[in-house]
Amino acid sequence: MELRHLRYFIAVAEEGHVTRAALRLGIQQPPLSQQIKALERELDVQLFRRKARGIELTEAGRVYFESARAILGQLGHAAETSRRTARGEQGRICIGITPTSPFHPFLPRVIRAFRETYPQVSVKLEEQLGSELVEQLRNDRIDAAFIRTPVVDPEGLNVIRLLEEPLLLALPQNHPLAGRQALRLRDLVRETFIVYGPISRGFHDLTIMSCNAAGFSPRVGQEASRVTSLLALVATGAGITIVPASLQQMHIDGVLYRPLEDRTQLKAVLNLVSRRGDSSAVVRRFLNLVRQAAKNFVLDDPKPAARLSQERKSSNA
Amino acid sequence: MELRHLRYFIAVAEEGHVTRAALRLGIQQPPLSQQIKALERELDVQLFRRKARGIELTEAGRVYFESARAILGQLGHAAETSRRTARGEQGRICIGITPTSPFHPFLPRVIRAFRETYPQVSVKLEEQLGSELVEQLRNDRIDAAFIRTPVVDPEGLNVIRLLEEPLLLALPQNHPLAGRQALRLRDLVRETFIVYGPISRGFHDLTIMSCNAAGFSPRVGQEASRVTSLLALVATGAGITIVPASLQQMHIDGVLYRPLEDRTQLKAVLNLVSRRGDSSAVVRRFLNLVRQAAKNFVLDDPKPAARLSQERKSSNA
DNA sequence: TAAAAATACTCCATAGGTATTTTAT
DNA sequence: ATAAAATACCTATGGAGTATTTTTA
Repeated sequence: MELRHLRYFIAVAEEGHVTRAALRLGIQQPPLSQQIKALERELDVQLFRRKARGIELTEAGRVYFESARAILGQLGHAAETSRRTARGEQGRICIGITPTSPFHPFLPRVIRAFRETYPQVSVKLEEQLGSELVEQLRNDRIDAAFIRTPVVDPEGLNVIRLLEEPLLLALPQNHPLAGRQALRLRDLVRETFIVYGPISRGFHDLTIMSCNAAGFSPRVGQEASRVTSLLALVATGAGITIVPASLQQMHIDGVLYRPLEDRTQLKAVLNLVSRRGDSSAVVRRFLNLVRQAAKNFVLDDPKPAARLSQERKSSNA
Repeated sequence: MELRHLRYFIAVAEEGHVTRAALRLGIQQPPLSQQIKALERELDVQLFRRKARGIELTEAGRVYFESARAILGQLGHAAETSRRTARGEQGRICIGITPTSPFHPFLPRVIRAFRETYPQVSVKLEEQLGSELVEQLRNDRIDAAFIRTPVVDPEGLNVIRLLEEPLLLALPQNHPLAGRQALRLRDLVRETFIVYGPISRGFHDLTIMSCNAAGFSPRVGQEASRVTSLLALVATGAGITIVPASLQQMHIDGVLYRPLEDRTQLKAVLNLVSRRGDSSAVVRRFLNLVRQAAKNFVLDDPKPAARLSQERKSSNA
């Protein structure tokens, strides 16, 4: 059986007249009669009752007619859906984020802009450590990831450096250095540091890297597995730590933030990682949008991502 | 586009390999490649990504694949449903009944048996006066009807005499004739009769027909439009009436039933009326089942209709 | 009898086959 | 270098056209 049979069948059923249906289909009556008959033979069902003036559906024919119309409709719908998917206007995307990423204003903004630009794309977020995200990218479990740390083995991956931000020193309110507005790393040689962990597979904590860059090895007091507990430890006076500037968003009682004024100061970077040669149109659209948004991003601007979407109201997500 | 394209597409998508798919389809690889390409061209969507070893679905292709499989499945299902409809195992039937029909034990039994034999057929009942039912049969609003009165104009209709039952006299408890166990119509010449109405278009009430047959015209007191009000009027002493024996089922306080012992006694008949040449297989099955059930029907048998169904438990519906 | 569907046949468009080339790893 | 898909070209099945017969109200 072929779709031709369905199309012909529908035409004949609707016209109730083989000759008229043939006219409508742009063919002659005899081949149309033949095709209808072939369909009846194949289905082993009498679809029409032949009358002197025209032809009419049997009960079984009526039943088949309803289905046939629905099926042709679905076929058209399937094609349209497929085309939309190819254009990246429909589909799914799973985005990996590291635990500290959401504190940077850029991330919520850009994801919101994407949602608004492609409302038919369902966006899923997956929060994991950077090294985990790289693993998941390779296993096709996620499609893109915002990662702060440099990717250890970028083979087959595409890393785009989106943004960088200064580092801040986080120290307890009652710390001896709390009175000074500007600090340098050298001032911290004798301090106890709290580091963000677990430090795994080539991942170097921001604090350790910064101190190494300043020429000394920090004395590590404790490790914290979550950003909140990291800062909570700082608040209790257990030590100090270095965090990306966007972490200031977390107002934790008893924690002060101070800029680091070293000339060779390290920056915290935000990378966008994706599979090299990912064929998904949705992912391509996402990467383009994020790249553009990063280019236009200004911290002071309250809603830079809004430029890319049709958004009008201003409320903070 | 043709179904061939869908079938080929599904095979290639499932195999992930044009050559293997061609083998499975029993054709050669080049024509298969061509058909796939033709499909992509027609849909204007890239369905596959060509790899060194085989071929794999793009995202848009995956979307289309899901739909294509579903559509082929539905096509098979539609054929099956249509065949079942043709065999009368699936569909709808609307059965007309007169207000007094349900009191005859045969009717609920046979409808129940039909429901159990053809559970996929949905049965609808339409209660109307006999003349209305004939009208509705002609307008295709119902498919069959149980009618007691003879059909006035049976043109184009099929009337089957299913059953007949004796007539009973219904009279008030305190009636002078209440003491006698057996009565003849002649005894009732002076009585006031209540008739079931409205008497319309050639319909003659059972009571009037019976009296006419006995050689006299009954004195008609009141008319009742419902069986219940007919018997209620009898109970109040407004008169007497003649009813089919099955009406005994209605136990109404103050109403007594007495057999009529006239030799030339009329019978109340139950007819099954349908459209002559109705093509519906469901209707054909229904008519056959009812005919058979009527042939086997015995009043004393508690469940004669059960013979026709696979029923086991015995409970009265 | 007349209108419409079915049958008989003929033809050609295109699905499918064969041989070969191109592509991607 | 090799496996597999794409291209080129040819063949032949079957869908569509023309002429005619059969059916049904």
